[in-house]
Amino acid sequence: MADDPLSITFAALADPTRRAILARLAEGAATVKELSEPFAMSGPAVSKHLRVLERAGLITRGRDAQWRPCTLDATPLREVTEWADGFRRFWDDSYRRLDTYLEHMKEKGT
Amino acid sequence: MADDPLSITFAALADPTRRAILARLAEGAATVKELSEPFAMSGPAVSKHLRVLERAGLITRGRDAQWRPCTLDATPLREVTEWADGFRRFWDDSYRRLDTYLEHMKEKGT
DNA sequence: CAGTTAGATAACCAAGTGGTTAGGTAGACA
DNA sequence: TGTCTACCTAACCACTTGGTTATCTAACTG
Repeated sequence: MADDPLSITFAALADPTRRAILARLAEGAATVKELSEPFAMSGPAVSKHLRVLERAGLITRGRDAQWRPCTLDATPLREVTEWADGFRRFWDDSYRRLDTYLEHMKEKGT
Repeated sequence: MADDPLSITFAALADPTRRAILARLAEGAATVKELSEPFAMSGPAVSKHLRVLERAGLITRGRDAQWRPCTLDATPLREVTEWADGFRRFWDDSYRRLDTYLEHMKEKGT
């Protein structure tokens, strides 16, 4: 996998388990055990997913006795939306209309 | 890799070469040759990237004699922004303020 | 016809992914 | 002390990914 930040973020999001974990963390911090519960997979498997999310900067892990609470850090998602927004004119009708309007103005200006 | 649409889209975007191809196609359709030029990699490698993008529904491929022009189809990107928008309150200050305001109102209501 | 160009396919390789089981560590508690 | 809980690491597996070279088809061009 490519190692630039945006690629790492996209790769981390390319898994429904990891997206579900982020959705859960949007409601507040949780322990690894709590995050594992909804999934029919072993602890180490969840642990690996958490490491991927941590490497992408999407979560941070603290320490509280034998628990390792995970917290959401959504700032990489801002980069994701900013990147995708560069293509908004290809699907958003209002942007598309603005686009043709600007094109029209440019033609008149020449 | 997971085979749900959103995962396929995210996985397709998790590569700088493929994102660069999409950026190029935002300026208009292009042949495989034209798309290959900026990259120091073989034709088959680009061909594979295009297949990934096609599978994700991000491009469509036509036919014109011996050329196979690629066209951008950004609609999967709308799903991406819509998903990420669910987390906007974690990074957007104005949303964060609205959030605390609503929380405040809810408390008063109880 | 032969030759060239655009592009896809096949076979291969090294590295990564997503899962497993087994075993280890750190803290709470009797 | 011993035991339980929470979590991690290590080793392994099947499969995928991103690249290569070699080979093939399809269409234009002389």
